[in-house]
Amino acid sequence: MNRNLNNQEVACLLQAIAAAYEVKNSNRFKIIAYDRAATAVENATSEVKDLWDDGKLRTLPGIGASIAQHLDELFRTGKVKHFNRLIKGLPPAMFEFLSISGIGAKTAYKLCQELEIKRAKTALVELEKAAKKGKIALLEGFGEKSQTDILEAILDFKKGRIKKKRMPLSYADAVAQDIIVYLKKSPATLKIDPLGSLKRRVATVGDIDIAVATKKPTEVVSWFVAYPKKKKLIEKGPTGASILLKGGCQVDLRVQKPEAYGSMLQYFIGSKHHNIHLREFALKKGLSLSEHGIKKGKKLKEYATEEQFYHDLGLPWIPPEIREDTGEIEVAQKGELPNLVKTSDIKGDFHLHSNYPLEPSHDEGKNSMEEMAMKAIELGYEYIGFSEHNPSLSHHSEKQIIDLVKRKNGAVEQLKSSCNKITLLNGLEVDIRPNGQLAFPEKGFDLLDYVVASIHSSFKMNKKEMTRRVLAGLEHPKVKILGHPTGRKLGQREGYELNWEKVFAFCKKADIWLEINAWPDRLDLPDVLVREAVKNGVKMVINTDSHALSQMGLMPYGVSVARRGWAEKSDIINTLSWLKLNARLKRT
DNA sequence: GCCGTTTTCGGCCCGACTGTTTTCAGTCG
Repeated sequence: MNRNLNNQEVACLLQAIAAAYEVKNSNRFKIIAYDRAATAVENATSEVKDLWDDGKLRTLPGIGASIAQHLDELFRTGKVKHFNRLIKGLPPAMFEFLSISGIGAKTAYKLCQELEIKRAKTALVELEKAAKKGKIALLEGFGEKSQTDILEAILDFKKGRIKKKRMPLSYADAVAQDIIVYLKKSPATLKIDPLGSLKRRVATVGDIDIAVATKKPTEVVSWFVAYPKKKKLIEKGPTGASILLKGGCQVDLRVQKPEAYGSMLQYFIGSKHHNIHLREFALKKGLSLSEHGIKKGKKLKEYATEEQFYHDLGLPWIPPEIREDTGEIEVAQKGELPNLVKTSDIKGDFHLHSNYPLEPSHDEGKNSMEEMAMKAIELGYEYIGFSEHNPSLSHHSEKQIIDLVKRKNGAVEQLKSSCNKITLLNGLEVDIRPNGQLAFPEKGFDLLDYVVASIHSSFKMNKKEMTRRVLAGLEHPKVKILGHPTGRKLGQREGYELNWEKVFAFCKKADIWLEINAWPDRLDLPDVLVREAVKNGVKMVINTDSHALSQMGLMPYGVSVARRGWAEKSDIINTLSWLKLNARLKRT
């Protein structure tokens, strides 16, 4: 076994152990414990192997003394004797079946035994064959229906292997918005809200869930399933319906009477872990929670609003963005919830690409500086900075580069004289080259108000090298912002790894701001690192990285990332007025 | 096996759905 297991692999192993215990009818809480440990690992914000390196395994909630010891053995020796003993005698094929929707540990084991399927490698093929031959329906406890269900689930799984993508939040927003507008046209619709990860503003969304409050549920459901962009009806019932859209994404609708709308919102906004924790919390007060409301004994109380629901648990309303069970319930209990930053707090944007011809090696913007300045005024900003990519090094001499920037400066000055409603800054987005040098001549820096330093090449360096490269780039006193700090592109690439402890320490000391890039494919810094930055007292700046006017309106996506990272107004530099910000722009 | 501002022992989230059942076990979100 490989000792350098990633989180997904460790989670998978723990899941298998849970399944093994389940088949052996062990203490059910032990099964739950392994199951929870698996989820904890899967959702961990750092690699578990790294945590082990630092002796911090136990900091993951759900990993206790026993499992930590097993994982220690795993990372040291590549195997866990106790696990091996446990799995010995169980057919390897059963663990393959666990990936099939509708098959749990018990069913997986039974299928292996009855159908004599043992080898993991051919397990799914054999199961599919058995189903097609009608062998499953003959087994005790199975029937025709479960046989076709299994067959369908196998086909789904095979499809899912090729394509099971979550969509970017911005795409989900657009789809949801269209449906919301449509649903509002029904006179039976009283209230309407997005649910799930869409409402919590997670960077990517699986299915789109929407709630409607109504006194005429069947009317709303019928209206919904007649949505013109529907491709296929998946299911329809008295409490909701699911449809598949032509674009391929699934939309679930849930309807509820207005009196119980609040508890339903709370339940379906999630997250699952937030809700589980909240139910445990309630249980200690003798209350039982569900999507229907709060039960005390046998008496159920319904809730029209989420605020009332949380209030009756003795908690303030918790913003959906932080309902991830990462301490929000404890903090809410103490009355110390953060006052999260809002889009209306934002007073400027430091990362804009105009079409000024700086002859860069990366892409230019589509609109003029003037157009962008007008748009910024419309957005109510006090200041913006133009930060086009640096002129390409390979195609220009040092003098040519400086001349280009001087000319742009002139253009900015001219614009300033005709536009006094907003402060205009002369920035530049400069590549940090693989050796850590900035891709801009030293003599040119005096011409700039600030630099956004970013990585745009050689993404594959290891953590140590990349950290050295980034820190070297940040050394320069003109650098104020580290642009899209992890380099991730959602659904395309993971981004590089950095030693964040070092980066945070450096940024804090030098008052360098980490960018939260609002571009929907980036959303970089990611929310979990925003949280770390906040804890470390590192300031951030939310920028749109706009290459066109319309993109300047994407700021809310950056703000939601900041909110998911528990950032308050004071953590975000571009909430400052120009007066206060001006003083901080100069490095000391 | 995990965990603790009512607990280091004694608890451990809730309800719906489904299929194959005569009262429920397994799975899911």
